[in-house]
Amino acid sequence: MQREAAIDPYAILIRKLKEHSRLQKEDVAEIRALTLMVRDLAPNEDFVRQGDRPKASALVVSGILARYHLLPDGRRQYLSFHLAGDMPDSQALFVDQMDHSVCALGPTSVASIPHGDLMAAFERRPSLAFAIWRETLIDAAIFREAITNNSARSALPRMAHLFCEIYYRSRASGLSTGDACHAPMTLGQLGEALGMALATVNRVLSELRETGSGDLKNGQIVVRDWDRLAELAQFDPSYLHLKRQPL
Amino acid sequence: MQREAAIDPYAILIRKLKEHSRLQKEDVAEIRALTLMVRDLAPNEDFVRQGDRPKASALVVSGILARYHLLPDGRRQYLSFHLAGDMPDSQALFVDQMDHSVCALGPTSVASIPHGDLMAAFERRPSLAFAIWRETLIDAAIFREAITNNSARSALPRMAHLFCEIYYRSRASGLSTGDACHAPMTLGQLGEALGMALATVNRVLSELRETGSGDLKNGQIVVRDWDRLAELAQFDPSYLHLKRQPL
DNA sequence: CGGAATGTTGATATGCCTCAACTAAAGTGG
DNA sequence: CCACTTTAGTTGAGGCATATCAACATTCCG
Repeated sequence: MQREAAIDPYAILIRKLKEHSRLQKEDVAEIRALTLMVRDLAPNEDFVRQGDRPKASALVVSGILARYHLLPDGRRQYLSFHLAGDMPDSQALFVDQMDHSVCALGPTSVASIPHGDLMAAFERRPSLAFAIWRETLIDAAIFREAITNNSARSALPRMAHLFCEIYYRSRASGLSTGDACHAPMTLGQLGEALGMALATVNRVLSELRETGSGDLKNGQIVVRDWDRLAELAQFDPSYLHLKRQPL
Repeated sequence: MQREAAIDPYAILIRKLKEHSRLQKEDVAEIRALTLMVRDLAPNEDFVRQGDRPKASALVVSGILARYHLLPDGRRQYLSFHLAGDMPDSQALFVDQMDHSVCALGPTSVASIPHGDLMAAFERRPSLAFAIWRETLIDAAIFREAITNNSARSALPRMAHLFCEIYYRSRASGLSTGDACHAPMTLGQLGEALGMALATVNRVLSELRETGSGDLKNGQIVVRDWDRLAELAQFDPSYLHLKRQPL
Protein backbone atom coordinates (compact mmCIF):
# COMPACT_ATOMS: atom_id res chain seq x y z
CA MET A 1 0.00 0.00 0.00
CA GLN A 2 2.08 2.85 -1.23
CA ARG A 3 0.78 5.84 0.65
CA GLU A 4 0.15 8.36 -2.06
CA ALA A 5 -0.06 12.00 -1.19
CA ALA A 6 -3.05 12.82 -3.35
CA ILE A 7 -5.73 10.22 -2.73
CA ASP A 8 -9.18 11.78 -2.79
CA PRO A 9 -11.52 9.46 -0.86
CA TYR A 10 -14.56 11.37 -2.08
CA ALA A 11 -13.60 10.80 -5.69
CA ILE A 12 -13.14 7.10 -4.99
CA LEU A 13 -16.61 6.77 -3.53
CA ILE A 14 -18.17 8.81 -6.34
CA ARG A 15 -16.47 6.73 -9.01
CA LYS A 16 -17.59 3.54 -7.33
CA LEU A 17 -21.22 4.55 -7.01
CA LYS A 18 -21.20 5.59 -10.65
CA GLU A 19 -20.29 2.05 -11.63
CA HIS A 20 -23.87 1.04 -10.91
CA SER A 21 -25.88 4.21 -10.22
CA ARG A 22 -26.55 7.59 -11.77
CA LEU A 23 -25.55 10.47 -9.56
CA GLN A 24 -26.83 14.00 -9.99
CA LYS A 25 -24.64 17.00 -9.28
CA GLU A 26 -26.45 17.46 -5.99
CA ASP A 27 -25.67 13.91 -4.94
CA VAL A 28 -22.01 14.46 -5.64
CA ALA A 29 -22.07 17.72 -3.70
CA GLU A 30 -23.71 15.90 -0.80
CA ILE A 31 -20.98 13.28 -0.85
CA ARG A 32 -18.27 15.93 -0.86
CA ALA A 33 -19.86 17.49 2.21
CA LEU A 34 -19.51 14.28 4.26
CA THR A 35 -17.07 14.16 7.16
CA LEU A 36 -14.31 11.63 6.50
CA MET A 37 -11.72 10.39 8.92
CA VAL A 38 -9.05 8.37 7.20
CA ARG A 39 -7.19 5.74 9.16
CA ASP A 40 -4.51 3.23 8.21
CA LEU A 41 -4.81 -0.40 9.18
CA ALA A 42 -1.99 -2.91 9.43
CA PRO A 43 -2.39 -6.27 7.70
CA ASN A 44 -4.83 -8.41 9.62
CA GLU A 45 -5.96 -5.59 11.85
CA ASP A 46 -9.69 -5.55 12.62
CA PHE A 47 -11.75 -2.52 11.71
CA VAL A 48 -14.86 -3.70 13.54
CA ARG A 49 -15.65 -6.89 15.38
CA GLN A 50 -18.61 -9.17 15.64
CA GLY A 51 -20.82 -7.74 18.39
CA ASP A 52 -19.69 -4.12 17.96
CA ARG A 53 -22.17 -1.28 17.45
CA PRO A 54 -20.27 1.05 15.16
CA LYS A 55 -21.30 4.68 14.79
CA ALA A 56 -19.61 5.18 11.47
CA SER A 57 -19.44 3.36 8.17
CA ALA A 58 -16.23 2.34 6.47
CA LEU A 59 -15.13 3.37 3.01
CA VAL A 60 -12.13 1.53 1.61
CA VAL A 61 -9.67 4.10 0.30
CA SER A 62 -6.85 1.75 -0.64
CA GLY A 63 -6.00 -1.87 0.04
CA ILE A 64 -8.58 -4.54 0.81
CA LEU A 65 -11.00 -5.15 3.66
CA ALA A 66 -12.46 -8.57 4.30
CA ARG A 67 -15.56 -9.61 6.19
CA TYR A 68 -15.46 -12.79 8.20
CA HIS A 69 -17.36 -14.89 10.69
CA LEU A 70 -15.59 -16.16 13.74
CA LEU A 71 -16.69 -19.68 14.65
CA PRO A 72 -16.96 -20.94 18.23
CA ASP A 73 -13.86 -23.10 17.77
CA GLY A 74 -11.80 -20.13 16.62
CA ARG A 75 -11.85 -20.88 12.90
CA ARG A 76 -12.65 -18.13 10.46
CA GLN A 77 -14.94 -18.05 7.49
CA TYR A 78 -14.15 -15.19 5.14
CA LEU A 79 -17.32 -13.89 3.54
CA SER A 80 -16.29 -11.20 1.08
CA PHE A 81 -13.48 -8.95 -0.04
CA HIS A 82 -13.80 -5.22 -0.46
CA LEU A 83 -11.79 -3.00 -2.77
CA ALA A 84 -11.22 0.73 -2.86
CA GLY A 85 -14.57 2.49 -3.15
CA ASP A 86 -16.52 -0.23 -1.34
CA MET A 87 -18.46 0.47 1.81
CA PRO A 88 -18.39 -2.90 3.50
CA ASP A 89 -20.49 -2.03 6.47
CA SER A 90 -23.10 0.40 5.41
CA GLN A 91 -25.32 -2.29 6.85
CA ALA A 92 -24.45 -1.03 10.31
CA LEU A 93 -26.46 2.07 9.44
CA PHE A 94 -29.65 0.13 9.95
CA VAL A 95 -28.68 -2.99 11.82
CA ASP A 96 -27.61 -2.34 15.38
CA GLN A 97 -25.06 -5.01 16.01
CA MET A 98 -22.33 -6.47 13.82
CA ASP A 99 -22.91 -10.13 13.03
CA HIS A 100 -19.44 -10.42 11.53
CA SER A 101 -16.04 -8.78 11.74
CA VAL A 102 -14.18 -6.70 9.19
CA CYS A 103 -10.40 -6.76 8.90
CA ALA A 104 -7.66 -5.52 6.61
CA LEU A 105 -6.03 -8.03 4.29
CA GLY A 106 -2.82 -6.18 3.45
CA PRO A 107 -2.03 -2.66 4.67
CA THR A 108 -5.26 -0.78 4.08
CA SER A 109 -6.48 2.72 4.43
CA VAL A 110 -10.09 3.26 5.46
CA ALA A 111 -12.28 6.34 5.79
CA SER A 112 -14.95 6.47 8.48
CA ILE A 113 -18.19 8.28 7.72
CA PRO A 114 -20.37 9.03 10.75
CA HIS A 115 -23.82 7.51 10.48
CA GLY A 116 -25.41 10.82 11.38
CA ASP A 117 -23.78 12.52 8.41
CA LEU A 118 -24.99 9.82 6.04
CA MET A 119 -28.53 9.87 7.36
CA ALA A 120 -28.70 13.63 7.05
CA ALA A 121 -27.43 13.40 3.49
CA PHE A 122 -30.04 10.72 2.71
CA GLU A 123 -32.78 12.97 3.92
CA ARG A 124 -31.70 15.78 1.62
CA ARG A 125 -30.93 13.49 -1.32
CA PRO A 126 -32.98 10.28 -1.37
CA SER A 127 -31.29 9.38 -4.63
CA LEU A 128 -28.00 9.16 -2.77
CA ALA A 129 -29.59 6.81 -0.27
CA PHE A 130 -30.84 4.70 -3.16
CA ALA A 131 -27.36 4.51 -4.66
CA ILE A 132 -25.95 3.21 -1.41
CA TRP A 133 -28.91 0.92 -0.93
CA ARG A 134 -28.16 -0.45 -4.38
CA GLU A 135 -24.57 -0.93 -3.30
CA THR A 136 -25.74 -3.06 -0.35
CA LEU A 137 -27.97 -5.05 -2.68
CA ILE A 138 -25.09 -5.82 -5.01
CA ASP A 139 -23.21 -6.90 -1.95
CA ALA A 140 -26.01 -9.34 -1.23
CA ALA A 141 -25.79 -10.64 -4.80
CA ILE A 142 -22.10 -11.30 -4.22
CA PHE A 143 -22.95 -13.24 -1.08
CA ARG A 144 -25.46 -15.32 -3.00
CA GLU A 145 -22.85 -16.12 -5.58
CA ALA A 146 -20.50 -17.17 -2.80
CA ILE A 147 -23.12 -19.58 -1.47
CA THR A 148 -23.35 -21.16 -4.89
CA ASN A 149 -19.63 -21.11 -5.42
CA ASN A 150 -18.78 -22.78 -2.13
CA SER A 151 -21.70 -25.21 -2.24
CA ALA A 152 -22.01 -26.31 -5.84
CA ARG A 153 -18.57 -26.04 -7.41
CA SER A 154 -15.59 -28.29 -6.81
CA ALA A 155 -12.25 -26.99 -5.71
CA LEU A 156 -10.70 -25.85 -8.99
CA PRO A 157 -13.65 -23.96 -10.48
CA ARG A 158 -14.38 -22.58 -7.05
CA MET A 159 -10.98 -21.01 -6.74
CA ALA A 160 -11.08 -19.85 -10.34
CA HIS A 161 -14.43 -18.18 -9.70
CA LEU A 162 -13.16 -16.20 -6.75
CA PHE A 163 -10.17 -15.06 -8.79
CA CYS A 164 -12.47 -14.04 -11.64
CA GLU A 165 -14.65 -12.03 -9.33
CA ILE A 166 -11.86 -10.15 -7.63
CA TYR A 167 -10.06 -9.46 -10.88
CA TYR A 168 -13.22 -8.39 -12.66
CA ARG A 169 -14.26 -6.04 -9.89
CA SER A 170 -10.74 -4.62 -9.62
CA ARG A 171 -10.75 -3.97 -13.31
CA ALA A 172 -14.14 -2.35 -13.24
CA SER A 173 -12.83 0.01 -10.59
CA GLY A 174 -9.63 0.74 -12.47
CA LEU A 175 -7.59 -1.01 -9.80
CA SER A 176 -5.97 -3.64 -11.98
CA THR A 177 -2.54 -3.24 -13.53
CA GLY A 178 -2.40 -5.07 -16.82
CA ASP A 179 -3.19 -8.70 -16.20
CA ALA A 180 -2.91 -8.52 -12.42
CA CYS A 181 -4.70 -7.09 -9.42
CA HIS A 182 -3.97 -6.60 -5.77
CA ALA A 183 -4.99 -9.56 -3.57
CA PRO A 184 -2.67 -9.82 -0.56
CA MET A 185 -4.12 -12.94 0.99
CA THR A 186 -2.32 -15.98 2.28
CA LEU A 187 -3.21 -19.45 1.10
CA GLY A 188 -4.65 -20.06 4.53
CA GLN A 189 -7.04 -17.15 4.15
CA LEU A 190 -7.94 -18.26 0.66
CA GLY A 191 -8.86 -21.61 2.16
CA GLU A 192 -10.96 -19.94 4.83
CA ALA A 193 -12.82 -18.07 2.11
CA LEU A 194 -13.39 -21.08 -0.12
CA GLY A 195 -14.03 -23.61 2.59
CA MET A 196 -11.07 -25.81 1.82
CA ALA A 197 -8.04 -26.97 3.75
CA LEU A 198 -4.70 -25.20 3.36
CA ALA A 199 -3.02 -28.20 1.78
CA THR A 200 -5.82 -28.47 -0.75
CA VAL A 201 -5.59 -24.79 -1.58
CA ASN A 202 -1.96 -25.27 -2.40
CA ARG A 203 -2.53 -28.24 -4.64
CA VAL A 204 -5.50 -26.70 -6.40
CA LEU A 205 -3.59 -23.49 -6.95
CA SER A 206 -0.75 -25.45 -8.55
CA GLU A 207 -3.28 -27.14 -10.76
CA LEU A 208 -4.75 -23.79 -11.74
CA ARG A 209 -1.27 -22.53 -12.50
CA GLU A 210 -0.70 -25.51 -14.76
CA THR A 211 -3.77 -24.70 -16.82
CA GLY A 212 -2.03 -21.45 -17.64
CA SER A 213 -5.17 -19.45 -16.89
CA GLY A 214 -4.40 -17.75 -13.60
CA ASP A 215 -2.23 -17.57 -10.53
CA LEU A 216 -1.83 -16.01 -7.10
CA LYS A 217 1.63 -14.64 -6.54
CA ASN A 218 3.25 -11.92 -4.46
CA GLY A 219 -0.13 -10.84 -3.16
CA GLN A 220 -1.52 -10.48 -6.66
CA ILE A 221 -4.01 -12.38 -8.73
CA VAL A 222 -2.45 -12.80 -12.15
CA VAL A 223 -4.68 -13.54 -15.09
CA ARG A 224 -2.79 -15.27 -17.86
CA ASP A 225 -5.78 -16.34 -19.96
CA TRP A 226 -9.05 -14.68 -19.01
CA ASP A 227 -11.27 -16.72 -21.29
CA ARG A 228 -9.90 -19.97 -19.99
CA LEU A 229 -10.16 -18.84 -16.38
CA ALA A 230 -13.72 -17.63 -16.83
CA GLU A 231 -14.67 -20.87 -18.51
CA LEU A 232 -13.12 -22.99 -15.79
CA ALA A 233 -15.07 -20.94 -13.26
CA GLN A 234 -18.30 -20.76 -15.25
CA PHE A 235 -18.00 -17.08 -14.45
CA ASP A 236 -20.94 -14.91 -15.47
CA PRO A 237 -20.45 -11.35 -14.21
CA SER A 238 -24.08 -10.29 -14.47
CA TYR A 239 -24.57 -10.75 -10.73
CA LEU A 240 -22.22 -7.81 -10.16
CA HIS A 241 -24.74 -5.50 -11.82
CA LEU A 242 -22.19 -3.15 -13.32
CA LYS A 243 -23.24 -0.67 -15.96
CA ARG A 244 -20.12 -1.20 -18.03
CA GLN A 245 -18.36 -4.50 -18.64
CA PRO A 246 -14.60 -4.19 -18.18
CA LEU A 247 -13.95 -7.48 -20.00
CA MET B 1 -51.70 -23.55 2.00
CA GLN B 2 -55.27 -23.62 3.04
CA ARG B 3 -56.84 -20.57 1.42
CA GLU B 4 -58.31 -18.74 4.34
CA ALA B 5 -60.99 -16.20 3.71
CA ALA B 6 -59.60 -13.53 5.97
CA ILE B 7 -55.88 -13.14 5.28
CA ASP B 8 -54.81 -9.51 5.47
CA PRO B 9 -51.57 -9.15 3.50
CA TYR B 10 -51.04 -5.64 4.85
CA ALA B 11 -51.17 -6.88 8.41
CA ILE B 12 -48.67 -9.60 7.57
CA LEU B 13 -46.18 -7.11 6.18
CA ILE B 14 -46.67 -4.72 9.06
CA ARG B 15 -46.15 -7.46 11.63
CA LYS B 16 -43.03 -8.62 9.85
CA LEU B 17 -41.45 -5.18 9.64
CA LYS B 18 -42.20 -4.66 13.31
CA GLU B 19 -40.07 -7.68 14.16
CA HIS B 20 -36.99 -5.59 13.45
CA SER B 21 -38.11 -1.98 12.92
CA ARG B 22 -40.21 0.66 14.60
CA LEU B 23 -43.10 1.86 12.48
CA GLN B 24 -44.97 5.11 13.06
CA LYS B 25 -48.67 5.40 12.41
CA GLU B 26 -47.91 7.20 9.18
CA ASP B 27 -45.73 4.33 7.98
CA VAL B 28 -48.51 1.89 8.65
CA ALA B 29 -50.97 4.10 6.82
CA GLU B 30 -48.58 4.29 3.90
CA ILE B 31 -48.36 0.51 3.79
CA ARG B 32 -52.12 0.17 3.84
CA ALA B 33 -52.33 2.49 0.87
CA LEU B 34 -50.15 0.23 -1.29
CA THR B 35 -51.69 -1.59 -4.23
CA LEU B 36 -51.54 -5.36 -3.72
CA MET B 37 -52.32 -8.03 -6.25
CA VAL B 38 -52.46 -11.45 -4.63
CA ARG B 39 -51.70 -14.49 -6.71
CA ASP B 40 -51.53 -18.19 -5.92
CA LEU B 41 -48.58 -20.27 -6.99
CA ALA B 42 -48.51 -24.02 -7.36
CA PRO B 43 -45.66 -25.97 -5.77
CA ASN B 44 -42.48 -25.45 -7.73
CA GLU B 45 -43.93 -22.65 -9.85
CA ASP B 46 -41.56 -19.77 -10.54
CA PHE B 47 -42.51 -16.28 -9.48
CA VAL B 48 -39.62 -14.59 -11.29
CA ARG B 49 -36.73 -15.99 -13.24
CA GLN B 50 -33.07 -15.20 -13.53
CA GLY B 51 -32.79 -12.49 -16.18
CA ASP B 52 -36.26 -11.02 -15.65
CA ARG B 53 -36.80 -7.33 -14.99
CA PRO B 54 -39.77 -7.34 -12.65
CA LYS B 55 -41.85 -4.20 -12.14
CA ALA B 56 -43.28 -5.29 -8.84
CA SER B 57 -41.94 -6.73 -5.60
CA ALA B 58 -43.21 -9.90 -4.00
CA LEU B 59 -44.66 -10.21 -0.53
CA VAL B 60 -45.18 -13.73 0.76
CA VAL B 61 -48.71 -13.99 2.11
CA SER B 62 -48.73 -17.69 2.92
CA GLY B 63 -46.54 -20.64 2.10
CA ILE B 64 -42.84 -20.38 1.28
CA LEU B 65 -40.87 -18.83 -1.56
CA ALA B 66 -37.33 -19.91 -2.30
CA ARG B 67 -34.56 -18.15 -4.17
CA TYR B 68 -32.24 -20.23 -6.29
CA HIS B 69 -29.45 -20.05 -8.82
CA LEU B 70 -29.69 -22.09 -11.96
CA LEU B 71 -26.30 -23.51 -12.98
CA PRO B 72 -25.23 -23.99 -16.59
CA ASP B 73 -25.57 -27.78 -16.25
CA GLY B 74 -29.15 -27.46 -15.02
CA ARG B 75 -28.49 -28.05 -11.34
CA ARG B 76 -30.03 -25.72 -8.79
CA GLN B 77 -28.56 -24.05 -5.78
CA TYR B 78 -31.21 -22.88 -3.35
CA LEU B 79 -30.13 -19.69 -1.64
CA SER B 80 -32.78 -18.82 0.91
CA PHE B 81 -36.31 -19.54 2.06
CA HIS B 82 -38.94 -16.90 2.62
CA LEU B 83 -41.88 -17.10 4.96
CA ALA B 84 -45.09 -15.10 5.18
CA GLY B 85 -44.25 -11.43 5.58
CA ASP B 86 -40.94 -11.64 3.71
CA MET B 87 -40.26 -9.58 0.62
CA PRO B 88 -37.78 -11.76 -1.19
CA ASP B 89 -37.14 -9.49 -4.08
CA SER B 90 -37.30 -5.96 -2.88
CA GLN B 91 -33.81 -5.97 -4.38
CA ALA B 92 -35.40 -5.68 -7.81
CA LEU B 93 -36.45 -2.18 -6.79
CA PHE B 94 -32.90 -0.99 -7.32
CA VAL B 95 -31.21 -3.68 -9.31
CA ASP B 96 -32.43 -3.93 -12.87
CA GLN B 97 -32.08 -7.58 -13.65
CA MET B 98 -32.70 -10.69 -11.56
CA ASP B 99 -29.51 -12.64 -10.89
CA HIS B 100 -31.52 -15.54 -9.47
CA SER B 101 -34.97 -17.06 -9.67
CA VAL B 102 -37.72 -17.21 -7.08
CA CYS B 103 -40.11 -20.14 -6.86
CA ALA B 104 -42.80 -21.51 -4.56
CA LEU B 105 -41.90 -24.47 -2.37
CA GLY B 106 -45.36 -25.74 -1.52
CA PRO B 107 -48.57 -24.01 -2.62
CA THR B 108 -47.91 -20.37 -1.91
CA SER B 109 -49.79 -17.14 -2.10
CA VAL B 110 -47.88 -14.01 -3.06
CA ALA B 111 -48.80 -10.35 -3.23
CA SER B 112 -47.21 -8.13 -5.87
CA ILE B 113 -46.49 -4.52 -4.98
CA PRO B 114 -45.70 -2.27 -7.95
CA HIS B 115 -42.30 -0.64 -7.68
CA GLY B 116 -43.83 2.76 -8.43
CA ASP B 117 -46.11 2.50 -5.41
CA LEU B 118 -43.25 1.58 -3.15
CA MET B 119 -41.00 4.35 -4.39
CA ALA B 120 -43.75 6.92 -3.95
CA ALA B 121 -44.33 5.67 -0.42
CA PHE B 122 -40.60 5.89 0.31
CA GLU B 123 -40.56 9.50 -0.77
CA ARG B 124 -43.36 10.39 1.61
CA ARG B 125 -42.05 8.22 4.44
CA PRO B 126 -38.28 7.71 4.42
CA SER B 127 -38.63 5.71 7.62
CA LEU B 128 -40.63 3.14 5.70
CA ALA B 129 -37.85 2.90 3.14
CA PHE B 130 -35.38 2.40 5.97
CA ALA B 131 -37.47 -0.43 7.41
CA ILE B 132 -37.46 -2.22 4.08
CA TRP B 133 -33.80 -1.44 3.59
CA ARG B 134 -33.20 -3.03 6.97
CA GLU B 135 -35.16 -6.03 5.80
CA THR B 136 -32.84 -6.42 2.80
CA LEU B 137 -29.83 -6.09 5.09
CA ILE B 138 -31.09 -8.87 7.33
CA ASP B 139 -31.52 -10.89 4.21
CA ALA B 140 -27.87 -10.30 3.45
CA ALA B 141 -26.96 -11.44 6.96
CA ILE B 142 -28.86 -14.66 6.30
CA PHE B 143 -26.88 -15.15 3.10
CA ARG B 144 -23.65 -14.67 4.98
CA GLU B 145 -24.69 -17.27 7.50
CA ALA B 146 -25.45 -19.63 4.63
CA ILE B 147 -21.95 -19.14 3.27
CA THR B 148 -20.54 -20.12 6.62
CA ASN B 149 -22.99 -22.95 7.09
CA ASN B 150 -22.32 -24.55 3.73
CA SER B 151 -18.57 -23.90 3.79
CA ALA B 152 -17.49 -24.52 7.35
CA ARG B 153 -19.88 -27.02 8.88
CA SER B 154 -20.11 -30.73 8.15
CA ALA B 155 -23.30 -32.37 7.03
CA LEU B 156 -25.10 -32.95 10.34
CA PRO B 157 -24.59 -29.53 11.93
CA ARG B 158 -25.24 -27.95 8.56
CA MET B 159 -28.66 -29.50 8.26
CA ALA B 160 -29.40 -28.82 11.91
CA HIS B 161 -28.51 -25.17 11.38
CA LEU B 162 -30.89 -24.73 8.48
CA PHE B 163 -33.66 -26.35 10.51
CA CYS B 164 -32.90 -24.05 13.43
CA GLU B 165 -33.04 -20.99 11.24
CA ILE B 166 -36.32 -21.83 9.57
CA TYR B 167 -37.96 -22.89 12.80
CA TYR B 168 -36.70 -19.85 14.67
CA ARG B 169 -37.86 -17.44 12.00
CA SER B 170 -41.22 -19.19 11.74
CA ARG B 171 -41.67 -18.90 15.45
CA ALA B 172 -40.68 -15.25 15.48
CA SER B 173 -43.38 -14.64 12.90
CA GLY B 174 -45.98 -16.68 14.76
CA LEU B 175 -46.01 -19.25 11.99
CA SER B 176 -45.02 -22.27 14.04
CA THR B 177 -47.52 -24.67 15.54
CA GLY B 178 -46.19 -26.09 18.76
CA ASP B 179 -42.91 -27.82 18.03
CA ALA B 180 -43.28 -27.76 14.25
CA CYS B 181 -43.26 -25.36 11.34
CA HIS B 182 -44.16 -25.48 7.69
CA ALA B 183 -41.28 -26.54 5.41
CA PRO B 184 -42.65 -28.36 2.35
CA MET B 185 -39.35 -29.21 0.71
CA THR B 186 -38.21 -32.50 -0.74
CA LEU B 187 -34.99 -34.13 0.34
CA GLY B 188 -33.64 -33.29 -3.07
CA GLN B 189 -34.31 -29.60 -2.55
CA LEU B 190 -32.82 -29.76 0.91
CA GLY B 191 -29.71 -31.18 -0.69
CA GLU B 192 -29.66 -28.40 -3.26
CA ALA B 193 -29.83 -25.89 -0.44
CA LEU B 194 -27.14 -27.48 1.69
CA GLY B 195 -24.82 -28.53 -1.10
CA MET B 196 -25.06 -32.25 -0.48
CA ALA B 197 -26.20 -35.23 -2.48
CA LEU B 198 -29.70 -36.63 -2.09
CA ALA B 199 -28.51 -39.91 -0.64
CA THR B 200 -26.43 -38.06 1.91
CA VAL B 201 -29.36 -35.86 2.87
CA ASN B 202 -31.35 -38.96 3.61
CA ARG B 203 -28.67 -40.54 5.76
CA VAL B 204 -27.88 -37.35 7.63
CA LEU B 205 -31.55 -36.75 8.28
CA SER B 206 -31.89 -40.23 9.75
CA GLU B 207 -28.91 -39.49 11.92
CA LEU B 208 -30.48 -36.24 13.05
CA ARG B 209 -33.69 -38.09 13.80
CA GLU B 210 -31.76 -40.54 15.94
CA THR B 211 -30.33 -37.77 18.08
CA GLY B 212 -33.92 -37.00 19.00
CA SER B 213 -33.42 -33.30 18.36
CA GLY B 214 -35.28 -32.66 15.12
CA ASP B 215 -36.87 -34.07 12.03
CA LEU B 216 -38.38 -33.23 8.66
CA LYS B 217 -41.67 -34.98 8.08
CA ASN B 218 -44.81 -34.36 6.08
CA GLY B 219 -43.47 -31.06 4.87
CA GLN B 220 -42.78 -29.88 8.38
CA ILE B 221 -39.70 -29.29 10.44
CA VAL B 222 -40.33 -30.88 13.82
CA VAL B 223 -38.26 -29.78 16.77
CA ARG B 224 -38.15 -32.43 19.44
CA ASP B 225 -35.35 -30.93 21.54
CA TRP B 226 -34.51 -27.35 20.70
CA ASP B 227 -31.49 -27.06 22.96
CA ARG B 228 -29.92 -30.16 21.52
CA LEU B 229 -30.68 -29.08 17.96
CA ALA B 230 -29.27 -25.60 18.50
CA GLU B 231 -26.17 -27.05 20.09
CA LEU B 232 -25.59 -29.50 17.26
CA ALA B 233 -25.93 -26.60 14.86
CA GLN B 234 -23.94 -24.09 16.89
CA PHE B 235 -26.95 -21.90 16.23
CA ASP B 236 -26.68 -18.29 17.37
CA PRO B 237 -29.72 -16.31 16.23
CA SER B 238 -28.17 -12.89 16.61
CA TYR B 239 -27.57 -12.66 12.86
CA LEU B 240 -31.34 -12.53 12.37
CA HIS B 241 -31.42 -9.17 14.16
CA LEU B 242 -34.85 -9.66 15.69
CA LYS B 243 -36.01 -7.34 18.43
CA ARG B 244 -37.59 -10.16 20.43
CA GLN B 245 -36.23 -13.65 20.89
CA PRO B 246 -38.89 -16.29 20.35
CA LEU B 247 -36.78 -18.97 22.05
C1' DC C 1 -55.51 -47.98 -10.46
C1' DG C 2 -51.23 -46.90 -12.71
C1' DG C 3 -47.40 -43.96 -13.36
C1' DA C 4 -44.32 -40.50 -11.68
C1' DA C 5 -42.05 -38.41 -8.09
C1' DT C 6 -39.95 -39.08 -3.73
C1' DG C 7 -37.64 -41.52 -0.28
C1' DT C 8 -34.57 -45.54 1.35
C1' DT C 9 -30.61 -48.34 1.55
C1' DG C 10 -26.34 -50.73 0.14
C1' DA C 11 -21.90 -51.03 -2.33
C1' DT C 12 -18.22 -48.64 -4.18
C1' DA C 13 -15.48 -44.66 -5.60
C1' DT C 14 -13.15 -40.40 -4.82
C1' DG C 15 -12.15 -35.62 -3.61
C1' DC C 16 -10.77 -33.46 -0.06
C1' DC C 17 -9.05 -33.47 4.86
C1' DT C 18 -5.70 -34.53 8.30
C1' DC C 19 -1.33 -35.20 9.87
C1' DA C 20 3.33 -34.58 9.37
C1' DA C 21 7.79 -33.29 7.85
C1' DC C 22 10.17 -30.09 5.47
C1' DT C 23 11.50 -25.68 2.68
C1' DA C 24 11.26 -20.89 1.85
C1' DA C 25 10.38 -16.33 2.95
C1' DA C 26 9.61 -12.60 5.92
C1' DG C 27 10.06 -10.15 9.94
C1' DT C 28 13.02 -9.08 14.41
C1' DG C 29 16.48 -8.10 17.61
C1' DG C 30 21.39 -8.19 18.79
C1' DC D 1 23.66 -7.01 8.55
C1' DC D 2 23.30 -11.42 10.01
C1' DA D 3 21.41 -15.11 13.07
C1' DC D 4 17.17 -16.29 14.77
C1' DT D 5 12.27 -16.92 14.97
C1' DT D 6 8.02 -16.93 13.02
C1' DT D 7 4.97 -17.29 9.41
C1' DA D 8 3.88 -18.96 4.92
C1' DG D 9 4.15 -22.33 1.47
C1' DT D 10 5.10 -27.25 -0.32
C1' DT D 11 4.63 -32.12 -0.66
C1' DG D 12 3.56 -36.95 0.60
C1' DA D 13 0.87 -40.71 2.83
C1' DG D 14 -3.26 -42.28 4.52
C1' DG D 15 -8.07 -41.90 6.06
C1' DC D 16 -12.72 -40.40 5.99
C1' DA D 17 -16.82 -37.93 4.72
C1' DT D 18 -19.48 -37.46 1.19
C1' DA D 19 -20.49 -38.41 -3.82
C1' DT D 20 -21.97 -41.68 -7.12
C1' DC D 21 -24.40 -45.50 -8.82
C1' DA D 22 -27.94 -48.72 -8.47
C1' DA D 23 -31.90 -51.23 -6.94
C1' DC D 24 -35.91 -51.02 -4.58
C1' DA D 25 -39.89 -49.16 -1.53
C1' DT D 26 -43.15 -45.77 -0.85
C1' DT D 27 -46.07 -42.03 -1.43
C1' DC D 28 -48.40 -38.86 -4.24
C1' DC D 29 -51.52 -37.72 -7.72
C1' DG D 30 -54.18 -37.74 -11.86
